[in-house]
Amino acid sequence: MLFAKHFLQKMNKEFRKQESNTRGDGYLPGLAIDAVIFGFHDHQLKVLLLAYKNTGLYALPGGFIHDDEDVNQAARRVLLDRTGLTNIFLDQFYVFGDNSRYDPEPLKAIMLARGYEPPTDHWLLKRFVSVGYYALVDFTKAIPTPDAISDTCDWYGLESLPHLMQDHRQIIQKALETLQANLDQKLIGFNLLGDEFTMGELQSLYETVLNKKLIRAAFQRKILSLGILERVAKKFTGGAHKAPYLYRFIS
Amino acid sequence: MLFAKHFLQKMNKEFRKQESNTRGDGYLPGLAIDAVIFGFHDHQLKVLLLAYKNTGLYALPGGFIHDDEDVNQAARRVLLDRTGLTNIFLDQFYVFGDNSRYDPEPLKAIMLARGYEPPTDHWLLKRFVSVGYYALVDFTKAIPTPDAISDTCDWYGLESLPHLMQDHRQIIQKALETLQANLDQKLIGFNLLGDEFTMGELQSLYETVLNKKLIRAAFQRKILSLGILERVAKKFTGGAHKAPYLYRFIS
DNA sequence: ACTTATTGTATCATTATGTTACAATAATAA
DNA sequence: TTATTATTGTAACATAATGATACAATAAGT
Repeated sequence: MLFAKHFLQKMNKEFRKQESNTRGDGYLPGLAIDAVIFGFHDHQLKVLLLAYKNTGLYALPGGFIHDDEDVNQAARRVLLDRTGLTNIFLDQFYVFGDNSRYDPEPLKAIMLARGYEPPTDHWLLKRFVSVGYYALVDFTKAIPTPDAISDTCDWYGLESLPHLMQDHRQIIQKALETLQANLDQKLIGFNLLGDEFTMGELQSLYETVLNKKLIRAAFQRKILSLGILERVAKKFTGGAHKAPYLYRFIS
Repeated sequence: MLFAKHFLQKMNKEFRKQESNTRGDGYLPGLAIDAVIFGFHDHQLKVLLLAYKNTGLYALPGGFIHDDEDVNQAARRVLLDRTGLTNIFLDQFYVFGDNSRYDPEPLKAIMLARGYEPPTDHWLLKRFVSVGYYALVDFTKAIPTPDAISDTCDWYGLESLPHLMQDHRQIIQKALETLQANLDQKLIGFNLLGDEFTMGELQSLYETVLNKKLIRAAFQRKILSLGILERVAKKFTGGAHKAPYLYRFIS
């Protein structure tokens, strides 16, 4: 609890720095990061969203890049700050750089709501190009943590997203398409599950991501033939049926 | 000829604008585009490279983004300026944003060689993040055209690249990996050929890109089964053998 | 007219995937 | 204790995709 308080104070301080520093010294100008952080729970794909204070706006976790920081590293920092996780699958998927995205109003509203009146040439009100990242995390391990300017940080099912700021809904859509395209080739699905899982859970994950039914026998045969799973033990679920095996992803 | 001269003067004017405008007004700060433009000729994959004046440096075609321009549109502009082509396959593949890329020396050398001594805080000497694009063009239709600060613009085989500026070789490598990964799924290979081509040419292209031999009968059967090719006419090549059919890509 | 190299396609072999079936079994109910 | 139930793991067969081989067709050179 004390830790959390310290953390929030630190976060708040970070934004105050960005806010009062009207020229944006110490940050790469005009470049931001947006992270689509996927989790899997209750047979649903979820994404982590922030609710911004006093504005009724929802947004993807994001941030800016320190002027001596790798862009990829900045994305890892955002991921760590919002979930507490490191060593997570994280990859770029698209740069959102249309001029039509430019809209200073949301951030202006947020700053005004904080009691700060920014000059019109404030760096945060200029045009930003955003690098989109997607991350796959273990839903049970992530600790959703709001940033300085948001009230809440929580999971939302892809089917029931709230109204999102700017083009964040399209960003999520494009991230989902990337995930679907890469699921088979790169074998990244396991990042959405815990260390141990049943074949049924894995199939449910695949069906959810790809949004289509898969044939149980063929799925199991295919996955096992890849030689990337290790059978661990039986799982006694409490269901009125044979207990499934637990598997672990190897190599 | 007159047209080419006009064009070069216009190009030169553009760079003079970027050079003398030490704050970079009118451009997005710290963001650039690098384009890996692939062509296919003589059973080889080639990329378009610029040789920079007086420096012995070779580099990928690139450019900056006007402050009211879409990033993707800026990439199309670069592609048009270097090849004269529009309506070309062009896609983002990666953002190169490591801090270790930062090296103002090459551009400084270029400006000095032009007889211009930039101030140390000149915008072109600051850190840049680069959005990588790859394009697939018809080798015979492209007209390689140098920009204001380069002597030549020419095709170089992937196996015999000259010494490249900064991390441009890694950028080409990553572009090639993206092309290989997308060749089958997105059916983009046809963009590297002319309007009409033989099955042998198409197979040679696939073998070159994927860097492996393919089985002729299986390749032909597979490609034809996709229903994306239309048989046009016979091609009388002058070879001492049966004349192959010409195909055209449809839909 | 004969030779040569290449093309288009047929045929069979092998591998991968779709489909059905069934024994094994953990929890529940009788 | 024993039957019931739902689910799992895998075998078995059917169908589809791909690999491998063969061969007739044929432009152009000899």
